[in-house]
Amino acid sequence: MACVPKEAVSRMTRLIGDADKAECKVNKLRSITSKLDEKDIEVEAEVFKAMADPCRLKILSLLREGELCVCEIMIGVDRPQSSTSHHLSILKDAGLIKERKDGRWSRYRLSEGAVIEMLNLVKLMKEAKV
Amino acid sequence: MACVPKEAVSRMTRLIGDADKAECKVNKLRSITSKLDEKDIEVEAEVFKAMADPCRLKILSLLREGELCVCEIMIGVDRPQSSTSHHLSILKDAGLIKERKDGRWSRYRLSEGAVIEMLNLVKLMKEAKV
DNA sequence: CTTATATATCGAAATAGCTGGATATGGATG
DNA sequence: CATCCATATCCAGCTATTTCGATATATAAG
Repeated sequence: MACVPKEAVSRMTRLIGDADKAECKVNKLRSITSKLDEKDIEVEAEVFKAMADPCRLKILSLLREGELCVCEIMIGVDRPQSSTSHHLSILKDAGLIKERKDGRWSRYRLSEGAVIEMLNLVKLMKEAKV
Repeated sequence: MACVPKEAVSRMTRLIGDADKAECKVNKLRSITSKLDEKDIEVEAEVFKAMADPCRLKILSLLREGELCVCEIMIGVDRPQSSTSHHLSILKDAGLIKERKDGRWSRYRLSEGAVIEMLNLVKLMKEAKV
């Protein structure tokens, strides 16, 4: 078993009394997180980070209507071009949208149904919260 | 119709030629985002923001196993107490987890099935991306 | 080759968020 | 009331992110 800090065990022992059970509990808690791949979690966090901005949520809403180029999007969200382009690259890096080059235009669209499902889910959660 | 900046219309006119169609297109784009409630979007962004941190994703994974108190969680994620407590308050404010006071302990649990569905969805997206 | 246009990238200032030690709060116990 | 312990809050330093003007790149057209 990997290094389980004795400080954690002694704290847990105070909590539940029995030292053996405490160590077992600590090991169980640690095993849950140690099974998680650090890299995977970073990637998942990146997806949520990309969705964690009002302007980017507006962009995703716009793209539900279909494919749009940057200048259409910047008009839709009412932001300067550089800002819009930056947000689009964050959404693209997170895999939420896809880009298609078309002459001097870059046309963007939602990548997968999963994006829409996420937007629907969060709307549900918001309602449950209120 | 609300104030549609003439700069946007002229840019759009350059894009598609016809000035009338351009104004129509600008209005259509604007109407999508103006229908969105600014407050709602903030709340949705807050939920995603809460999920946009590796440590907090680990906490959510821990809580899939059931209700836990702060000191169990801090052992699970291997962070100091103040940090753990801070992350928990962010998750709670976003409505992702619920708190139950029990003597001197605070016990936390996942609020809704929706949280788990979101975690599953993002895992799906990650796989699709690779 | 020059110009115009669409988009991306850079850079710097402002803001927001994370971290962890120190301190405060509040329940439990003697 | 004094003490212990679990948790929350405060604070200061640090890092990451956002913003937008300026500049660079790339494509189309004359």
